[in-house]
Amino acid sequence: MRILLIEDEADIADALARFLRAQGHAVDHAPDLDSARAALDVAVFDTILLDLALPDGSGLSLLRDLRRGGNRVPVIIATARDQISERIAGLDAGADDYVVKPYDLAEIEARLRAHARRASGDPATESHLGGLRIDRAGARLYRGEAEIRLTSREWALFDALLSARGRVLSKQVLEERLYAFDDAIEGNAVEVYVSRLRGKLGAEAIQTRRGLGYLIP
Amino acid sequence: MRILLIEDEADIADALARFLRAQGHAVDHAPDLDSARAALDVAVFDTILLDLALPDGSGLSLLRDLRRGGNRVPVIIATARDQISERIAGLDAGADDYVVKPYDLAEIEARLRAHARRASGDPATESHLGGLRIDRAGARLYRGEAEIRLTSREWALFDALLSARGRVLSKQVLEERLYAFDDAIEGNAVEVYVSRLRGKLGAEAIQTRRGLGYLIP
DNA sequence: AACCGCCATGCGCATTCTGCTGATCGAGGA
DNA sequence: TCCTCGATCAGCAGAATGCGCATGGCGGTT
Repeated sequence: MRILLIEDEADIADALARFLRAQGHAVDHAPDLDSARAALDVAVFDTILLDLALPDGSGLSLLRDLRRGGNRVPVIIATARDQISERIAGLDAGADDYVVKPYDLAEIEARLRAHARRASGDPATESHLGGLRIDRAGARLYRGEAEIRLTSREWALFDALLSARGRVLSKQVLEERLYAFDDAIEGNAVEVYVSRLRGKLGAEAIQTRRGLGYLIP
Repeated sequence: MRILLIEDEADIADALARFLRAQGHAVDHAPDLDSARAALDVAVFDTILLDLALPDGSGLSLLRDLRRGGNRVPVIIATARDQISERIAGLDAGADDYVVKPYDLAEIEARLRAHARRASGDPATESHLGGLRIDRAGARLYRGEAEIRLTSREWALFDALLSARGRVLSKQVLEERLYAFDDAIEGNAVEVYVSRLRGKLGAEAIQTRRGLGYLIP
């Protein structure tokens, strides 16, 4: 997943970004509203993690602008434990969920997955693909009883393709999904991971559309 | 994408239209409200670029009319850098986004992309053509249950014709659309691909206008 | 009616390009 | 330290493309 993390405190942002990247997500970090808007202009995110107290204003205004513009990306706001009124205002403004600070990393991860799943229109925790059983919430994958282990990049790619199941995703889109701005990528990384995934899942799991992209049928 | 550009200053409109066409979009230009309404009556656009200061009134009234009529096409308004109040009025009237003049071409392209992608995240992206079902976002095409596979050139041609549906595109325009400037092309490549497409889609899918070009009716 | 230009379509071939995969190297975590 | 993962390269195979050539149809013009 590609995540926009809007959080002004550098220490917290760093820790959170590192954690999320370790889970295989692509994280862009914006320390204030301005850079957040800039990032939103040029890229599409799967989820936004929004701290409300920012140096140049409240994250609420950003959220309202997003929703007014018809943007339905899942937004999770972060509030202090005692700011119940802010929390309600956030939900009113169109947030999907909230977490209380200090962040509980595992909780954030769980909520991210839940929202991504909802956004992709697949409420079920388990789905199937050929002989595979997919537990997207738990990020696990089985063939029969045996678990197939994916590395985080492999999972990220698989997840991206799954959330657009039946549609062709171009290499460029996949790249943008897997990598944030800063860690620019070159070469045929996507191809390589497709190849590795096929090695683990079976060649038929991912189809190639020459010149167009890849899809999971 | 098919874009309606509403802008009265001829120089600016020309430059913008040229730029957008070079990006592979179909651009219709309207210099005033009257012709804009006329264009909107006869065609469906994917995006509208709207300058607010027009000779025969403010673009805001057009925008309001559109929204009142239930039209949800993405509208990007252009405002001068200091007209913050206008900007807000525009967003209130139902605009999706704004850009400040003078235009920054790269920024416009980025916003167009963002809106296009957002729209393509919408599952209701299917359209129909005769007995064909077209998933433009997913780059797939069906006749009934069976998928019709197009190669990337075929798809590019089809997509170009679709985005100007109902209008005739000359061979030259199509050539420019299919091929980057660098690899100039000669011969009857467009004719050949039209022929191949007809083979896959059915002969009636693409009409010939002798001496003028092709269109999808 | 005859002509001429434009277009359609088929076949075949050479070339280009895309995608696949095994291998290697370095970095960072366990 | 060792080991896993990620990034990148290079070579190969096969698909897609471009294009020549040829035939035949259609339309408008003279």
